[in-house]
Amino acid sequence: MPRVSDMKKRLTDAALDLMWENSYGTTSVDAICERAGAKKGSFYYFFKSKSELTAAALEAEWNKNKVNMDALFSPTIPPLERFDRYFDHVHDRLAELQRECGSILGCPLLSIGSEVSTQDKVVRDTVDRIFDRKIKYFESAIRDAHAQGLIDAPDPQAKAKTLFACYHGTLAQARIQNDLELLRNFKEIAMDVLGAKPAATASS
Amino acid sequence: MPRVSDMKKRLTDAALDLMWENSYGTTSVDAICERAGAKKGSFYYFFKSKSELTAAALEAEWNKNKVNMDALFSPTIPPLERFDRYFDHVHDRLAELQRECGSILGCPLLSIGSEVSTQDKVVRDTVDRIFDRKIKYFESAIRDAHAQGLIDAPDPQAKAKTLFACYHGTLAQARIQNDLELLRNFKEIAMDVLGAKPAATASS
DNA sequence: AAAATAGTTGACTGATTAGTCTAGACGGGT
DNA sequence: ACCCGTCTAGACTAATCAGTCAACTATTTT
Repeated sequence: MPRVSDMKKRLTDAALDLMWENSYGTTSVDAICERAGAKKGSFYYFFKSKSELTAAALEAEWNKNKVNMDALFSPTIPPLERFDRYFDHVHDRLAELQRECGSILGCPLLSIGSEVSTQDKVVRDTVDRIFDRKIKYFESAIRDAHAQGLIDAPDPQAKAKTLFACYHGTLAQARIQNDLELLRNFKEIAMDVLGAKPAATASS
Repeated sequence: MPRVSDMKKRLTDAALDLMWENSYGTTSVDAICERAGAKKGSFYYFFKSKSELTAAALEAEWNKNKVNMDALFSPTIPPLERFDRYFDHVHDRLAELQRECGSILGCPLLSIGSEVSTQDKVVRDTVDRIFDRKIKYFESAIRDAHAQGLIDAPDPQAKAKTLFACYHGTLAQARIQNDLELLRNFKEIAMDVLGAKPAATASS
């Protein structure tokens, strides 16, 4: 089996970058090809449509992130501290991207998902699936925190959904207002939403 | 001064409908004109660009909504009940739109704002301004609830921002998953986020 | 070295895009 | 009745869009 190429990865990387910074709609196949150093033919050799490329790009991004998520939400870390570290990590990444492109980009799953959900089933389902996986990290951290008496959360799944919505709402707002400050204190907001006793993170 | 026309309103109505159901990017000026029963010339007589039309459409939508908001958040209503009624109202409206178009549409400000924010300053600033106005309703209801001892919210502005983010996150998720169910119980989630004592709404 | 597989090239199509422009229609004030 | 400002008509441009295709190159297996 001859000839191996990294073009598929270059295309998904380019697509995610452009769509995250701008939007699905304004990111043309031509622009993706240009950034990836590919020609049209290569694009359609690997993907049968822009929509399928997008789904692949989101899955690829998830697979990169999963490694970090597994480390950040490791059961070896005290449960509420997992959130602290995660929110810090996202904050720092968005700050870094801001230096590169001048904007707070928020969560690509939410931006892209919200943009295409009524029109593109392939992308929508992909976003949906990844959200499901992400929320599981929240859920098990909340369950652990509850078991340790750090918070009162008899229904960890419901709490996880609430915190997840709150966080993504904040990320969306940060993107719209181009304001990182909204994310700087999210740790405290999260603890408030979770009903954590003050200093529960540090003391337990 | 001859000839008065309702075309401006018809154009903003058409634009908001199409962009809310689909997206900013996939809503063409041609499509807006067709739905409004206008020709290109009329469009560019009233608006100098698609971007300006969008800003005008969002402002017009806000002005329609403001009347409802003022009623729903009237100081004559017990503060936590204001939220109950508001969330019910939005739920019912989205359910009605779902019957018409088959999708849960979420909040147009968030969808459109998130889509264009990095590229279109005019629309972005408009969304930003309207968010600011909307959040004031939350803030004063929270302040009143705190004053009446229904919740503990020493910083009403911060609490309002948190609840606002949580609600918009949920609306975005409902759009992406096309699931109204997420919004059905939002009243309870809101009371949880606000830290209201159970049945505080009914009993006080 | 030949064959088979994997990937690349770029010109091409036809549809659609935002926006422009000129000519004219409408209707109220005089 | 006529004027003039408000509004409408619709053809037009030039760019861009997603997607197609047949010819081509590079690499590994046999």
